[in-house]
Amino acid sequence: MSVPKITLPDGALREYPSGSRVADIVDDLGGRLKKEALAAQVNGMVRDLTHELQEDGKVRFLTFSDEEGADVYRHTSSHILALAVKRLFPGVKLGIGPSIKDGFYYDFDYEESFVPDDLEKIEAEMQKIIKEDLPLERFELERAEAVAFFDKLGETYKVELIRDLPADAVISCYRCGEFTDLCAGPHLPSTGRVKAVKLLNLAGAYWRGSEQNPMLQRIYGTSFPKKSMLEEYLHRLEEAKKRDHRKLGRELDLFSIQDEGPGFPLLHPRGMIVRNELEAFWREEHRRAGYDEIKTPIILNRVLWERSGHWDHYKENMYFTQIDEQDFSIKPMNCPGSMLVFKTKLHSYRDLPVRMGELGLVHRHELSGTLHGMMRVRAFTQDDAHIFMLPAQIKDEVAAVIELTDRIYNVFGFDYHVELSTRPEKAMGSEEMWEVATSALRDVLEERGIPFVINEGDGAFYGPKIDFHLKDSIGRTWQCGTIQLDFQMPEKFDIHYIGEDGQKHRPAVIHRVIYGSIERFMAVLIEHFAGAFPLWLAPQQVMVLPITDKHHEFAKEIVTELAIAGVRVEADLRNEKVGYKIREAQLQKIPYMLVVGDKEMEAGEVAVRERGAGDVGTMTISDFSARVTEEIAAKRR
RNA sequence: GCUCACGUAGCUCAGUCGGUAGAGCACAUCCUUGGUAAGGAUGAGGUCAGCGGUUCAAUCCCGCUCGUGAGCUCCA
Repeated sequence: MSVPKITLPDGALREYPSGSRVADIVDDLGGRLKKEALAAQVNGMVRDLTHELQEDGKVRFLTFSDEEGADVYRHTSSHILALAVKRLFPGVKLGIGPSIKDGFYYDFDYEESFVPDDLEKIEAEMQKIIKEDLPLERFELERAEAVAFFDKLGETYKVELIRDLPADAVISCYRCGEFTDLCAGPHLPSTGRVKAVKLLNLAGAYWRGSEQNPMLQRIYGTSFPKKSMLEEYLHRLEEAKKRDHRKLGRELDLFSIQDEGPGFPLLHPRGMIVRNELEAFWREEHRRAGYDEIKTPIILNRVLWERSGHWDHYKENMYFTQIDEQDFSIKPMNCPGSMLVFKTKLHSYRDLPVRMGELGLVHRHELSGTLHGMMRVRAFTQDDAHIFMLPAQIKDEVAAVIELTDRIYNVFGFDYHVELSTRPEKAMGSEEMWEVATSALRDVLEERGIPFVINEGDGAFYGPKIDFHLKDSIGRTWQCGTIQLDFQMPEKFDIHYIGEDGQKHRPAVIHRVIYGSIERFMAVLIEHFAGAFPLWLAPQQVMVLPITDKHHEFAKEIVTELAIAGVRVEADLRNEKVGYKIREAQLQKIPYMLVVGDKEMEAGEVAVRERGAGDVGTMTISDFSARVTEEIAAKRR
């Protein structure tokens, strides 16, 4: 963190210790700097320090290392973008232009569509504006003045925004060259401060995010105070592109998605191995945690879905079919099936909790535009489980699920954070029920000291939930696990247990997943590991590479021996040089390559090459076999 | 679903200002028997996403359909 050193107009130099909060600096300087002092010298290392005069005459300092500071660069860049577009495309109307994570955008309403070539022109114009070093000047208007001002400019969207502001709001504007925008600020003092800016892409976006509204054209870009930072960011984008699971899925022959089945992935033999390993691991962990496993039908009668409430709340996402002139639906969720299994017998309070797991294949009609490789599909397998329990067991069970989830994520090396989602608008059940369920989840998190953020209104229609967001190896987050308290299904299906008093009672139900969907989790893993799966997950673990065909028999013996030990191994017997075979095995990200020639054959050894480390020397076949099987058993890279 | 862009060999892409197409990799055959990231030769492989329209002629122009990609959440 930089140390701001600021020269005041009277010549005094002030320093602030490393890690100073912007707010503290503002407090300390507040009132001592007048408007003219905006020219205050900023010393040395904090070249990107910027400042702005607040309504109360105080000065606010921002550095790029602050989240706020990053926003300011982007926000100013978005104004530069708007000015550039206005210069090049007179008559364009403006939507909004905020800074966002890693960049900024601006929405435009223009009769013609922008094309990628336009982006280059616009970017060139932006560079000109940066060179011009135009100051950004803040001024305030009365509401009526502001409406008149933007109305005269024909900026109907801006007028709409002003009309929606609270009556007592301060309406501030920023002037930048010939362009004035409605804006709360803050901004850099002038356009020249933006050192690196790049437009990234072009897309449509509804005005105010609603399908009812017109579609505007949105231009995305990003900006940084230094060129090197921009390059680093672009490099990160490249890296993400390289590990795109759609690309790796094809290159590693894991899966495909074909025109004949949009949103319905086909798993190839190699992908199936990964999936089977994930399922085997899941079963192992769940058996240990006291779960039973069930399997319920994919197609069930309409009556069931009416009863579960899906017919009313989820119909637009469901697929339907008819059997013997009766309506059936393809399950979009596994809960109703689990309820049916639970109901097949009478449960004593002594038997609770009952934990029923199901790797359940569900189908959902997702909008075509939302499909994305295996991340977002129309048919996927949830690693589901329903836990039926006494109300008094809720907290312990939620805690146990959190623990299990933590254990499983750790095996893949994922960090994660937790979010708590509350009652959505379209919800079943009373407010009190929701309150009880929500506070149960919150209490467990708080008691266990697990930090969480609250997602207001983002719960499922049948209950609140805890979501787990995984952070992958390049810092992106993916929502995978979820724990949902469901007070609706037990009611709908009238399920019960017999209590100590011999009477029927309603059990509470937890509905949870850990991988989320196996398809999606695989996609996340592919990107997380960039295709280089840890040994236990690798579709092929070992490739034996004979140098000439004299060594083929020996290679086959090695394959047999390792295969018997349970290793996934093949030999590359093609008529190619060993360098070529190594290249291919390396590109396939096979963890171990065993090169065998005359020397090895005589000694009964193998020359081991590791995917990451290269040649690591020779060892006997049995030593290698022991090493690999141990490593697989350890399940950690 | 909506907006824009895109769809040429298994993959990555070139090309045709309208006269039915080409490279590299992969694949097949042969030569080569080579020690840690690409040995050589030859060959096969495409209804240029599908359907319609314009035209003497469409992979190319136009329309529709299907599919793919980016985005549609971050509120002046």
